Amino acid sequence: MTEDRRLTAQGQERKEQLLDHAATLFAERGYSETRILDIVKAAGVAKGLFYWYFENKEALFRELVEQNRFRLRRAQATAIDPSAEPLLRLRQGAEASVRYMATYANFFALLEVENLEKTFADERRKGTEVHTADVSAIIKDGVADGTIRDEPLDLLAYGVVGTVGYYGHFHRTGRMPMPVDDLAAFVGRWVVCSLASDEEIARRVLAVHVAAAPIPA
Amino acid sequence: MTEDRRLTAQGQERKEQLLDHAATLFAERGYSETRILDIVKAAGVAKGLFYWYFENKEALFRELVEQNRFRLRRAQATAIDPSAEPLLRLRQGAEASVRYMATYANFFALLEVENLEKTFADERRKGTEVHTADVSAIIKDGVADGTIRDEPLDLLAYGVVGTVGYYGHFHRTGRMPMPVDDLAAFVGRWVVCSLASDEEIARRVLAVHVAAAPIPA
DNA sequence: CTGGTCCTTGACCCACGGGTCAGGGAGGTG
DNA sequence: CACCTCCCTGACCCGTGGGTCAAGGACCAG
Repeated sequence: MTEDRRLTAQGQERKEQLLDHAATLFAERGYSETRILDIVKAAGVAKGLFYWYFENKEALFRELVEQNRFRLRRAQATAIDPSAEPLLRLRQGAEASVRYMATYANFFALLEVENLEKTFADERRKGTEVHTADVSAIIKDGVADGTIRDEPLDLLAYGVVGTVGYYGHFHRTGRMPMPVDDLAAFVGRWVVCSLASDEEIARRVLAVHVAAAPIPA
Repeated sequence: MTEDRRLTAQGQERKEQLLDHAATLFAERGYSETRILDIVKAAGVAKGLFYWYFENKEALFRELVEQNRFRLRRAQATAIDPSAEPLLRLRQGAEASVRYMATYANFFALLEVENLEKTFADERRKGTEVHTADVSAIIKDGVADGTIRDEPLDLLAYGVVGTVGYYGHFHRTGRMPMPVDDLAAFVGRWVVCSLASDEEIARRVLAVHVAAAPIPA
């Protein structure tokens, strides 16, 4: 598979199967511990077929990552009420992210894998930067209207992105035996407390009830 | 190398050399991308010698990780003033951790690598748990005397550990072009704001000047 | 000088897993 | 029916890199 292939419906489906099985295996035993043979066996096809759909294992991995990031961003967008105040929007986004990450834990276990292969570093960075930029824009509004602590913009943004990321990580690795919604709510509170410029504002934002938006497929 | 060897001073030194070069290479190109041959070449010795000191690559990796964790814990301990109030101790610990992680960035890039190999997962977990337990004990004091928000203990603890880790990560991967001390100070503020039960307490703790303790070798 | 432990070498072995390929079926279109 | 594209197979090739080993040097104690 050098150039783009024209896939029939059957082909598309087969490709998805391979992606899914690969994701599961990666999550189970790690990227470099997963053989192409394992993937095709899991999907019940012959090894040669893998190369019909992907150039190699790395290419498959990249597709998986991209697919995943796209979905997360969409989940965030639908969870955020654009007319709410900045801090509340951040809370909504953070809670949605935690829920999403729990739902697609496999994919995110995968993202952590990226760190290993230095080849993937740039791409990963780009992904995080998109997310950080989203957050940063909201924070900017909050700093402007005085509801968010006056600190360097990107430091705060990384803080939010990081918080969501590591709680997702800890939950995913089984260190938080609690319902996802509880965790999401906690992370929302944490973010609000970290950013609010005073407790009055924090209390106001926390008083709002945030509905758990369904995770889109 | 099956059992423990008795090493002469020369042997000890050679082993350290191998560990150091391995750490550098791992950080540069990742764990599974680093060949044993690369390591011995970097150290200027023959391949067979590797197996005199280590059972295999994984064993070397484990030693590296352990060494590193031990040092971090010591750095934290020396930075914390045992007579200070809980929230301040946490701030001191967090700042020391950030500074330590920046100093030994190579080692920590390495720790992230661990995620990949599922074999390492348990060990990593154990390490994080030690750190979390340390933090947790301090937080408990703070919740008891009312200076820290009343939330589940371990959730708060993971929050602190995670925050330090993420900022360390972002700094290490070059996304924060600023002096380490500034970053450390920011993280200290972030942690305090996240945990303090009200702004009065936060202000009090933030008013204290925290000296940048030297990083022990 | 002798014997012993510790250290070092580099050629060698070989399993493993990536990537290839010739060939064959399946299904639609003229 | 013929024909073409898409899909699928599994044996095969081969580089890579982990791990071994027989042999030898360095250094010290007795």
